[in-house]
Amino acid sequence: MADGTLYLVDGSGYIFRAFHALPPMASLDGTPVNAVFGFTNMITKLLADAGSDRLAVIFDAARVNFRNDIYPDYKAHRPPAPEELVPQFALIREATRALNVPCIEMEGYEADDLIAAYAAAEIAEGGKVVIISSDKDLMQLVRPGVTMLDPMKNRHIAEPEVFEKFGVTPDKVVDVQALCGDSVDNVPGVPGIGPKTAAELINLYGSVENLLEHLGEIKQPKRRETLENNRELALISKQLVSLKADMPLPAPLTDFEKRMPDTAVLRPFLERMNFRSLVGKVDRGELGKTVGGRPGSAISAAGAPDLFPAAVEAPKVAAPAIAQTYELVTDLATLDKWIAAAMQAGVVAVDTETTGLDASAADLIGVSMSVAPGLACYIPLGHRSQGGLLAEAPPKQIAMQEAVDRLRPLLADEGVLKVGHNLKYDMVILARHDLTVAPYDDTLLMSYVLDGARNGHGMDELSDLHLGHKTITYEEVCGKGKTQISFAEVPLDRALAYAAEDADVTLRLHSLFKRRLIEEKQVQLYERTERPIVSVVALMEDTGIRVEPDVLRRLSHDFGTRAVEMEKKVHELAGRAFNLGSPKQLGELLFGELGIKHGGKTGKTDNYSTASDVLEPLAAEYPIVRAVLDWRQITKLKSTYTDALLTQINSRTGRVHTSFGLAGTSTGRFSSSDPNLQNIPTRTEEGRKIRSAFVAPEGSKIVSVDYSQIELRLLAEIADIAALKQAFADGIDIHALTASQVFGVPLDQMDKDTRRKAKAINFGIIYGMSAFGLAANINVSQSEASSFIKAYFERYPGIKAFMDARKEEARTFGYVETLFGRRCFVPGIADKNPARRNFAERQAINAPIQGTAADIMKRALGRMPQALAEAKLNAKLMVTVHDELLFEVPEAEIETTIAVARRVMEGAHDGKVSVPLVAEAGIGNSWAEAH
DNA sequence: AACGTCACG
DNA sequence: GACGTACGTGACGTTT
Repeated sequence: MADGTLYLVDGSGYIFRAFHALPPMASLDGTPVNAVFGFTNMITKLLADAGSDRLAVIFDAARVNFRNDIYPDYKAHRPPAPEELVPQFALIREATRALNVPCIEMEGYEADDLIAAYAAAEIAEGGKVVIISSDKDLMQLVRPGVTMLDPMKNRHIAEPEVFEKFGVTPDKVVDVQALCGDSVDNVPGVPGIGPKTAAELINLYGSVENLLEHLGEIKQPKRRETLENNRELALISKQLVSLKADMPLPAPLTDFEKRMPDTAVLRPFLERMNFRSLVGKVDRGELGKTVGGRPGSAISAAGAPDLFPAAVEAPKVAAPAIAQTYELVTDLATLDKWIAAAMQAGVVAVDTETTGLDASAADLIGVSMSVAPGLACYIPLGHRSQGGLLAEAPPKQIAMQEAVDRLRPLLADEGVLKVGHNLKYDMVILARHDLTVAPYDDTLLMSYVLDGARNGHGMDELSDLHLGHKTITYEEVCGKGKTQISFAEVPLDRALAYAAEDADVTLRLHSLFKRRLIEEKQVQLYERTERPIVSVVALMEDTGIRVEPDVLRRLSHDFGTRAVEMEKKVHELAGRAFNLGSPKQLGELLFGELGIKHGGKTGKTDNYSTASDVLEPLAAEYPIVRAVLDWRQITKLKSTYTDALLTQINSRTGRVHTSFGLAGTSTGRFSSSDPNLQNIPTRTEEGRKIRSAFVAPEGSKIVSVDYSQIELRLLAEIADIAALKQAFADGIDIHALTASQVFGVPLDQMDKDTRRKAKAINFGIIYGMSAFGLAANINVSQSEASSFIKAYFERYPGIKAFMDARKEEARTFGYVETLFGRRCFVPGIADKNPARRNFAERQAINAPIQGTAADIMKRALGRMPQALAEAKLNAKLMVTVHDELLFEVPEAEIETTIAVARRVMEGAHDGKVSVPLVAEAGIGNSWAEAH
């Protein structure tokens, strides 16, 4: 059968070596690709080499395999792959497919095992094998007909080279390795026996087993004793290092005939990777061929039957209507087929269906997956029978646990990119089934990075907008209002149509957005700032924060009785009863009946304004106004906080789980809802009592770490104001400095009120203030405010230049950019209406500052879990409030946690900010104490 | 659903 | 000189 040498490439081994050996390189979008380049180059040479007739690349399918069953710590000390390497795992598989080379991997086996199996099969056929690898673990395979080739040094490895390395012939390599162990793979070996001694012993006794039988003959007493005491370890080690060649071959040897890559597939890939020399080769006809070699053929070579021959070519046809091939998965064989298809595709869109919108309370009902455009499946897992009392039998579906166990390796496979739309939600759901998702892309965040506030990012909207396809809506499937049913009650055919379509659309959007991110130079922002936070925030939401219901109940009661008293008092002072909660009635009473001079009317309804900034100046003179404001404060606290939070405590966890909005704001900030934990009171004494209900469990404390004046620091940086930058570098009180500059008061004679006004000016600058606004804020005349602003601009002329530049930027591009390249769209910047235009201009001034602060917080957040894990800390992230992170920390770890958190936060700008960023920490039993 | 108000950074 | 008056959020109660 064999008609020439078989080349087996150790893809997994190669990628690590190439990564460390080659200088950094980047693709068009900035993704590191040095290992991908080395790989592509090497395969290219093999394809050109007339001596190689058959070729396959073999990868590790997952980290955990049968060796972990024998010895749980196997490869346990492996550090996580470097950040620059991670994206290259998927790309190297993409490269293999683009090169039209069979790509082999198999769940539960390492690449080395598969190589051993194929080498054995080929030798049995009488053929010859060259293993492209320098991995010493593969040297045991060297024998007549099997050699190795070190791809980096271009050095052949045959029996003499193996003997040089191990001091034994290849057939005894496993015995030597078993004795001396391997610190890299965490193979224990026998303590105190190194490579030299091991070789000596094995050359004497032939094998580990024979050595153990003849321990009595060992002369050195110490050596004899350790061998005696570590018999088991030696035998286990031998099992660990012995390659397992007896699995069924995922693809027959005959599939490995060398084929030339299709230039229509290869060239775009090389272009994207920015491998110009190779593109040149293609163009000169030295690489690939333009006809035949259909791109999907690698899929069939990888072992599974060619599942969907038509669909693989579907994307080439630009049909406006979406062809849909959707399959319901109700048995394990079909599920396995789809999992295999996902593995081979290297990218799969995933979507979960649940009982509700609140991820912390919803249950999993089903999972949909899409592996190619138009090709998707739905796996029902928690569907119930229909028809209420006269229920039929529940529909046939795979048992939850079985499906979950099948999906686990796929979702965790580092070579398969999982794509979701709002994956944070799915991650929270899946986490409760012990499922982790990595690596991943999120089309919600891709869309957000690309289009910000220009459009919404719901899937229905995006499908219509970008694909011209109207999706089935949730309402169409489940109904709405009172008659709405749970997804668990949806008939399976309807569920399939809806759920599979969601996965399908997600995958299509993904390829579209991926291209746009590259073209619009937003890849860095997406990959470094946005994408990493998805799993972190999912974990935060899942963690939640403990809230003490008794504290809230006490406060609710207290606020309630006081509100009743205050309302009574207001009614007495008014001389009649009315609805105090109605601004309309209140305004008519105060400014109509009682004749108090009013501050102004509200915008649309032409009512008197009763807002607190209108009422506050009147409170000293009119007791009723004071009473109204007091009542307002107390009822606000009760209805919005103490009452509402009580209903939000999750009965399963006893904690409150907010939902963070990752793609809603115009500046890049998060939002928080259901409940909003970003506006828990802190400014007043009464309000702060609510924070005392947020507590840490016994043995832990709440730690709050927040950025000190980050927006002012970023203003100094972005507007490049030397004096302000210097002040921050020197640690000078920035508000006092502004006071001395604007009001001429020397720093050492600063009084509190002057400083307070200066602080308002500093904040006003960030918001693009007017003299009117400043005057209202610090209670001075408009002309005084005007002169303060004038003085400020004279002292810091760069500020004015910065503001003008941002307005100009917004007019030219329609958006302003943060330091990290986030685009904040500013609608209305060219509006004819000056009010709307002025508003847009203020947004243009504020957005780069607020947005850059948000970028920095996101980067800190994205790195925090790993930083904590590396320091072996158990602190849990719970909440982020724009410039603050809240942790729950075991008491013994508080100091170290604070040090790590501060280091990560202060360094999150990655050198992009020259002004020092400072993070400060507070500790307490409750959020009130920690803040 | 829109509005006014008010809690936070 | 017009226009309205400090940026970004979410939740509640009232009114339409």
